[in-house]
Amino acid sequence: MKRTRILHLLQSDKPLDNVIIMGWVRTRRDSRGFSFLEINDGSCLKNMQVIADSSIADYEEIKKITTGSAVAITGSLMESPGKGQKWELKADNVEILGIAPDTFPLQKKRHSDEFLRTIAHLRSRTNKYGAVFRIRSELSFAIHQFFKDRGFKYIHTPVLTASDCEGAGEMFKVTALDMDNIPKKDGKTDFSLDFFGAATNLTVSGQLSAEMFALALGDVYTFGPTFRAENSNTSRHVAEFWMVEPEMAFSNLTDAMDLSEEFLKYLTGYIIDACLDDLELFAKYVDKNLMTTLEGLLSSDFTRLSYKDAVDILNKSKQKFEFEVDFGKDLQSEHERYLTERHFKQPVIIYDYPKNIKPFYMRINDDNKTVAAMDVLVPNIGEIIGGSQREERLNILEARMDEMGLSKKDYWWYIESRKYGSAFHSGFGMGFERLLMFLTGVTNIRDVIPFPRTPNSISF
RNA sequence: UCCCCAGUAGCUCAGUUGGCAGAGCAAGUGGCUGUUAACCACUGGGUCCGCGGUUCGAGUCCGUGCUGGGGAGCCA
Repeated sequence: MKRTRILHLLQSDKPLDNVIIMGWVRTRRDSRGFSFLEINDGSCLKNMQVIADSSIADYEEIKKITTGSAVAITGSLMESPGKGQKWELKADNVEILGIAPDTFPLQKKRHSDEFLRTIAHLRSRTNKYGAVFRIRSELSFAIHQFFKDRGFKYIHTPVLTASDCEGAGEMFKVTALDMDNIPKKDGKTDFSLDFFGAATNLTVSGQLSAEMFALALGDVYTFGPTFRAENSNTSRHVAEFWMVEPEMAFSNLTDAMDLSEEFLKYLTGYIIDACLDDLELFAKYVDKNLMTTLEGLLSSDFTRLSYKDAVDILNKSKQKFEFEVDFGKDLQSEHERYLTERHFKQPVIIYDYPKNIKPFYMRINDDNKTVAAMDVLVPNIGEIIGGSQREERLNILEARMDEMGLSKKDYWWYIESRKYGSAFHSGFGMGFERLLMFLTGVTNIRDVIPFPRTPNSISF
């Protein structure tokens, strides 16, 4: 007999005989003569209440069942005479699949997120983390749905790359060399003897590859893991994270801003529809303002303003900042959060940043001082999306690379895309975990990724 | 990497001026005829993060290391 998921049973509109559920015991409550078991199988937030009467076989064994144990229960789905649940399962048979000894670290009480991080292999069995990872799964699907509906093609860009300066952060080195016996040439590691015959790293972005495919398939996106070896110790950074990067041919900066706004609204609306039960947990226990924030995003037109106007607003704000606001310097976290959380109180898109603080591939504006870049800022998180129109003019791109000291030889293939049939195009990158933080109100990025990788931490 | 804070029972934490190691929850045992993180009673449970120092005496003070958290930078 096949198990029925608890999600399915709780949606039943009539009693059912002879069903079987399999899951993990959250708690057991006994009275003389019977026991209540709360079973969770991960299919939804809610538990199935099971009532086991002392008349059933092996009742003495049932009284030994502990929190965390895996069980299979056969019985009848009946309307519950008690308060708090519509349905309960009256057990005919209870089989212990795997007992959890009293060393099981999850208790029938709230644990701190810090403690749960030390048992990341078990924390997904809690209500909160179960909810996080169900939402994470739905959100992944929603991303594909959004792009598929709009004719975008999904591109699997490589994780291994030979380019050593894609412009974003320190990179993890990948090698097949014997680390105890590294071949040297002129005092340096001789990568010509390594697997690829060249120094190799984990990717920090799929963008440059995605651009090649945008200039072939039109509208494309990537969605995959990304790696940064930065020694960042904050609640917003991990060394391995997932990023979504759409790239559109025949598209300018305004098109990219339009898409980013439509994208965030679609995903937020999707999760509110598809994950309401799980979201309610976060609205109740994690962030009391969560639904207001999410509905605020859905109902507002994102404020769009140039970097210059943003600097003006900050200067006129009379707000004391730790770092001064100065045209030509990048905005600090405190500045971004002031704009989105206090001044506008809604998502904000800032565009046309000074070219000296942005990477080589962003398109130079006619003023020759700024680039067609944009950042989307949301309350509680700050920057969630960064993007730009790409520099499609060969001579200007090459001059910019020279100016910034980049090797045109290493990027020969990227440059060739501007030599043959170049076309204006744009795109952006969105941190998948940062969106999950926004949608759930979870304040530490380590709590929205199954097994977080951070400096000095690679357990699990 | 920098600044700040913390580390005491399985978990969350208290521990006064340097003077016998504590509570709640969890666990174990027993009780209870419909419970909702059930309830009631009893019981067991400690490398006070490690190392060094000051002191008659250190959980407490000093130095140092490690781990965790908050903030900053970098960014998504």
